[in-house]
Amino acid sequence: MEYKAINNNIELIQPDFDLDETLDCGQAFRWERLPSEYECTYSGFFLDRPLEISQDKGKFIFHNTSEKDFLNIWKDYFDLETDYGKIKGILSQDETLKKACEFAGGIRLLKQNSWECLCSFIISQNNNIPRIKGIIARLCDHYGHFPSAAEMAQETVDSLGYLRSGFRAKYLIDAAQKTASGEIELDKIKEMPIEEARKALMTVKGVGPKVAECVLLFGMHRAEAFPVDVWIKRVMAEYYPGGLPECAAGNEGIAQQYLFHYIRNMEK
DNA sequence: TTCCAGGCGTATC
DNA sequence: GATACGCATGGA
Repeated sequence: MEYKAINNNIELIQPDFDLDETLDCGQAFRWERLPSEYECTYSGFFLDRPLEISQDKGKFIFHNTSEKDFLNIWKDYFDLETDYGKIKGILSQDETLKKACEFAGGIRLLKQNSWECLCSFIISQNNNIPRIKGIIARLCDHYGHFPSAAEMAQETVDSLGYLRSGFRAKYLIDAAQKTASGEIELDKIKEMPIEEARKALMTVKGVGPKVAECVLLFGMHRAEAFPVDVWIKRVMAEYYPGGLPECAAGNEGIAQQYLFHYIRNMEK
């Protein structure tokens, strides 16, 4: 990881990283693409810390960011110390995965907050990405930040009406109540053996296999989690009827991200 | 108008 | 344990 502090910014040179692919691929929903003098600029949040970040000719600019925040927060959030080039090299032993890596090789797994991720993927079910973003934006506007489990546990289906989240509101409230009461402990689930962690997450109403897997992958950084949605079902049926190849072992979730992006854009 | 969107709960067999 | 169906909302 090669970076410099210049004026109030951090400038980073980082291979295997692309902002469009990483921030607009359906793993996080609070990043917004801005008009920019650079190749691209996004503004968004991790927890409630704002960031504006730009990409230009292989260089990344973290605007108005101290070296301390960069090292303590953003380095981890963007998973900057994981060697994705090495992972792609291993995955590329498989022909289809090789193509997917070449197509969307700038995706990195964001290390998101588990509670926010749980809410986000409850909202995602039977929904589309623009509407998921809208619901989360209304939620954050309402509170002025992403609400804690304790805050959301006070809500009712009626009080959440402004979200227009439909049948998902009751699931958010159940997740909040179980988290706030300690009935589920996200920090402990994060460390559990994966089968046990899946079961614990699925005790929340509205959390099935797909949402649980997304929370494990995007909110708990479990790279072996493998969310299967309609798109990945298509990939599996077409290329991997017998399951993922051996080279994906331990990195199933990263492979999933490359494959998801690849198949979606191939069929457009 | 009808269909669909990074699914899940419930009923039924 | 497998399969069918309804579900809130809004854009195409």
